[in-house]
Amino acid sequence: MRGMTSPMPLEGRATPPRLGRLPTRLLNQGAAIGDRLSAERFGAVGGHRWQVAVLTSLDAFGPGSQAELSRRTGIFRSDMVSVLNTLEADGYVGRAPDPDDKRRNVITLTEPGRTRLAELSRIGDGVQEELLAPFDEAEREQLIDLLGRLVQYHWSRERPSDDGS
Amino acid sequence: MRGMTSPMPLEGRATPPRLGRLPTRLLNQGAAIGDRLSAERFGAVGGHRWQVAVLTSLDAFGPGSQAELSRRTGIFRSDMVSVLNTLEADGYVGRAPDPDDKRRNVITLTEPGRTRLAELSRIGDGVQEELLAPFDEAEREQLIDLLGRLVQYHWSRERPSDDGS
DNA sequence: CGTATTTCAGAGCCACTGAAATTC
DNA sequence: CGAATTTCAGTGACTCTGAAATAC
Repeated sequence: MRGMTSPMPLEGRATPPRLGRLPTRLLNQGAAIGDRLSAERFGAVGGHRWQVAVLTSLDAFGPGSQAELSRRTGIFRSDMVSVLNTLEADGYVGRAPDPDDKRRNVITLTEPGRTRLAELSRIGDGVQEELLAPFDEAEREQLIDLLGRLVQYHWSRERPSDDGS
Repeated sequence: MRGMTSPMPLEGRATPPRLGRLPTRLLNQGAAIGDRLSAERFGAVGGHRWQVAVLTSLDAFGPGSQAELSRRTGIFRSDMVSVLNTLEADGYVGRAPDPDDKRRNVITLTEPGRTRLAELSRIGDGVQEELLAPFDEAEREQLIDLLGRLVQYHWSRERPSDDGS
């Protein structure tokens, strides 16, 4: 129920990046562009980019507790709750107490969820295509590789355990 | 007076990026890492990363109106106000009504401001060094180039005028 | 006991909107 | 008149904290 905004017209896009070569700025600006694209495209079908991550994870790795889904997708445990609230309300996931560990919920992908995943995946691909439109295939992989390594590196320094099993 | 937070320890860094290969996610995660680093390092001397952009712009391109500084740095016009409030209160910039156009303020770099710029620049370099630590020189340039082109491309599509003079 | 899970309420930052007052 | 500048108040997204309730 959160994070599904409407188109969001741009008003005063600011800098002709003469000075904007600082990576931190570029990262923020790039993230904002991706956020805007995702919000528009996913919002158009009442979805959200986080839902793709959750559904994809369920599809790829099978059912899991909410904490495990958090670990798999990078969505914060607290935020996962509301993502799952929406997905459950729409019937895209099942959410049942784990009989083996009553602290947990077991989240499962439903059949409608599988269909929804296909739809959202398509949209996700479109977003990626739009976002990376200025790049050729090699450059896309380069960017993803560099960003992945950046995140990886800093995460492993902060929490020297979860280093991408 | 805004945006100077304290260290900000990380708590539950989430995903071992098995699934986190989506560029929008990576962009957000990378931005968050940069934001955290900047806040820590600049905050330690009571500064903010936006101040470097403004002071650098003044140093490189000379005095300008607030709107022009916005265009040069990419900081939003509304946000520029509070950045300049702080810089002016600390004596790092001058802010006087433009005699030639009474709508404008002319922002100038003061001598203390020049000294401050040197200090903040050093810190900015350190942040960049920490952020890009996992990369060699070629990769750093690659990442900055790719991000720059990404931003450039999308901005020019939204506002087909300000294309980085 | 300490640790893990689910959940909520909320903070902080960033990018951005909308509008008022002023001047061109 | 329309357009630009400064300013403020506020929105929404994202990441993340803190703590309570529960169960291991």
